[in-house]
Amino acid sequence: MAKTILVVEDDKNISDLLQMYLKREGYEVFAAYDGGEGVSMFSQVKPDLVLLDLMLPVLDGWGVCRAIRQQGPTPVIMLTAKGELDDKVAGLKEGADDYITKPFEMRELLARVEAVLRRGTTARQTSRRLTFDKLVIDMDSFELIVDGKKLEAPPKEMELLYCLASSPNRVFSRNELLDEVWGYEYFGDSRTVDVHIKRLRDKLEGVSDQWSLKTIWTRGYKFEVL
Amino acid sequence: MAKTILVVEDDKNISDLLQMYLKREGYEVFAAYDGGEGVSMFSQVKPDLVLLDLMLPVLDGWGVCRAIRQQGPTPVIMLTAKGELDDKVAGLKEGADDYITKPFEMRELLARVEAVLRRGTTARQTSRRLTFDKLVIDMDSFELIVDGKKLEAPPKEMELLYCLASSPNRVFSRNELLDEVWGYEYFGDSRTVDVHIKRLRDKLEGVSDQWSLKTIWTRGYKFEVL
DNA sequence: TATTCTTTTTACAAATTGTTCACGCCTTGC
DNA sequence: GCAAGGCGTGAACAATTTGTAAAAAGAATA
Repeated sequence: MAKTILVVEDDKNISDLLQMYLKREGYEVFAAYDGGEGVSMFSQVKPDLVLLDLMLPVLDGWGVCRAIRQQGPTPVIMLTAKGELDDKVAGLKEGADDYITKPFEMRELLARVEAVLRRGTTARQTSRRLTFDKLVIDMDSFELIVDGKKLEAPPKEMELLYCLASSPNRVFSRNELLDEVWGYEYFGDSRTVDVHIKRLRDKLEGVSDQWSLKTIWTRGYKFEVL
Repeated sequence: MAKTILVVEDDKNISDLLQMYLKREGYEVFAAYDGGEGVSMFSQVKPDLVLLDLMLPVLDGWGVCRAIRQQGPTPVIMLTAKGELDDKVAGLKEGADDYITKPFEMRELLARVEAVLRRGTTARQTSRRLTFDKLVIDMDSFELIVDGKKLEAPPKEMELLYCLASSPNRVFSRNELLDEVWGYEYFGDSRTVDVHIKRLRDKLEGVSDQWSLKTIWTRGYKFEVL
């Protein structure tokens, strides 16, 4: 699964350049062009990493960083201009995981991105989060973000969806799903799965054409990704 | 690079528990189950920090501490049982950087571990303060500032809120909260958590729409930040 | 020791979810 | 095209979980 990165940078040239290089590395990239947009996009996208310019309109980098920190342990790399060198310490205190001064070399930046992301998956807890087009399944905060909107879903639905989406395109039989989600000692009607699938479909209907919950006749269900 | 910690503790239950929590925080953990093993493992592993029980077979905590001190400036945190309170001063003189009395709360221990590691050698002082919209949780002065007004809250409520707010949006099960706030040796009814949550909600009701204490059905609670 | 504050337990009401059932439509094989 | 079984769907029920108040127990304080 591709890692997602949010770039918060008001200079369109720099932003475009970053986006291009990051995409070339295989990351999925989102961009915001001021602090406020950065914060709101963060909570919608839940990226794995944030690249954050310090000088921003509306809300500066510190404010954004603080807001992000308040929403979880997502790593942040600060982009600071030369003159702002003194702010380094402050930036790190606000919770940034690393910083890099502009003008930076792409190679250098990409190395740090990779380093922080690697640290993020090892040292910190394994984040139980899956991201698809217009869909975030986050089992840590136990929420579903559909097309940017937070959505509540009962435990069984969450776990069922998480299970299916953990192995995209793989078909799960009803009994497999009962084992994985309900537990191996469950002995109820396997049609129960159908009902939960139906409720998930209602919630996820027409959100994206990139993925869907498909029925495989006499076999089970799968989370299909194109 | 993950920091390494050596746990010298003869009670396997406590040792296992410590190992689990420390690993979850991203540390690399080694364990020794008596004083002699502790010393030899220390020189083999050269950990960044040692958690050292005072009462140990073969060679007691003081002896181990002395031996460690002779090999370098590695910080040591002593684990002392209640009855050994008087030994605290002696322990610190032997070169321990901090001590904590059993039964301790995981949260407290982890805070001290982090503090000692950050300082490199000396103990103390991590600012235990969290700030959100119209809410300050200050565990140093032990006060809650809600919408600019100081508010009194009993210890358990403070710690519960602090625990939840330390990892915003993360869902904590009742048992997790009992472990972290009440301590690992607490065996009361987990519904106790509910009552404290209720009292916190009464205090924090309608203060801000930026955050709230949310219930996740069959899962637990979380401090949600938008 | 008495008093006050905090914490835990208990009991009941309220809310939410999981499951089953029923009915009708759909797919498949003959 | 028909029969048989699989699937979608809506509604109802039951079981479990949680909110809440109040009493009991325990700690801290004067």
